[in-house]
Amino acid sequence: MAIRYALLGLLTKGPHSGYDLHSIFKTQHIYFWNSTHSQVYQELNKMRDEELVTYETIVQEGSPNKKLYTITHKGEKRLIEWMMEEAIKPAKIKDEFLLRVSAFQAISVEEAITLLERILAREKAILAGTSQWQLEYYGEHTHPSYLEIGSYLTSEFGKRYAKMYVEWCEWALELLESYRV
Amino acid sequence: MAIRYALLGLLTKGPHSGYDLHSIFKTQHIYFWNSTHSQVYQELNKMRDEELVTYETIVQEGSPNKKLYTITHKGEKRLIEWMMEEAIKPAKIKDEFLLRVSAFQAISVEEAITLLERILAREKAILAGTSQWQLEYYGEHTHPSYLEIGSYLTSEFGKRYAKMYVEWCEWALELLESYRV
DNA sequence: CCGCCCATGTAATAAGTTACATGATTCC
DNA sequence: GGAATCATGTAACTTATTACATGGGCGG
Repeated sequence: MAIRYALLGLLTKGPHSGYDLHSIFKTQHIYFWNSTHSQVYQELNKMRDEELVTYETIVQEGSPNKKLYTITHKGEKRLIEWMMEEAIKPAKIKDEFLLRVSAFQAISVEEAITLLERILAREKAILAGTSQWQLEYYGEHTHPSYLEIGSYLTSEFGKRYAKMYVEWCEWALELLESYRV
Repeated sequence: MAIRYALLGLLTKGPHSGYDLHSIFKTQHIYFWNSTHSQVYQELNKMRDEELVTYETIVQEGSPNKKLYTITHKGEKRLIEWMMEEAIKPAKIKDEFLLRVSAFQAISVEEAITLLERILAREKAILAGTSQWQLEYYGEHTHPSYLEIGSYLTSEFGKRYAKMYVEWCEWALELLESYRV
């Protein structure tokens, strides 16, 4: 039920197609939500039925026609109601890698180190990508317009998350080394 | 399909009941997975059918009887196979609060600050809880036995995650203050 | 006496993923 | 010629959540 608020939130910044919206989840400058294209298209159709969004078909040459979705007044009202709700559910995280880490006692130190090194490389790449993206998008601006405040705050969160992950990996590798032989 | 590996991982540290296993998810010294009791009980039954776990009924007085589950050789083999798989899926995070943050442009600065302050308080409490738990559980030990390595590494991750969250909240509040008036 | 902890389960519903389906364009 | 991008959708399936169900013990 919350996927719709993710979509409505993105639509407050302007009209987007389903493809655009899914791309935002996929290309990850979003660290706090994820989805698949099929879910996005289905939710958009439901929201159109409930009049939370409207769309306009854009005829394109060279690429397929697309539907540009716009949030309605009703949709905006619904979003804000949800944002102001008392209860905020705790984050749900499913991190397969940390799940493997939590069972490291079942494998050898050497195997554990190999796994950690793989993830360290991955997280370093993610950190570099996010920092690069933030720089390109906001430049030296450390004070974006209020319209951008949401994505600015969360992109900084993403950067900090990636940095924390890298530092934790390095710390964990050092600790694991001490169990070797 | 991954919930089973979470359970198998926990069972490598010794026998547990379904209730125990769910409590570990619920009382949060786990920052990388979550589940509900109904899913835990159902998955344990499935794994018993596939002979990945066995159980023994413990008759108790004063409290209801319980089933103590133990991982089988087959279960351990299956877990290790999974741990060593090449592909590691990226983490899936669903954080309702960050979702609200990402739509801050739809509400006023004052309302945004109120929301952030609420979360800052919550995250501070979580950080305090985790640090306290880690201290009680591991004491001054910064080098636990290899059997504990999995939960030690991930509890440290949890602490760092909570710390990062608190620091980000404080940074975000400061930035938001500058948009006031 | 009310609510929480212990302890386990099933049924119904919702949410999310993967596979199936199509098709032009562009880059290597 | 093959893969990736743009663009949308449906069908089948798996996973996850919520509600329903039971019941004794214990503390305030």
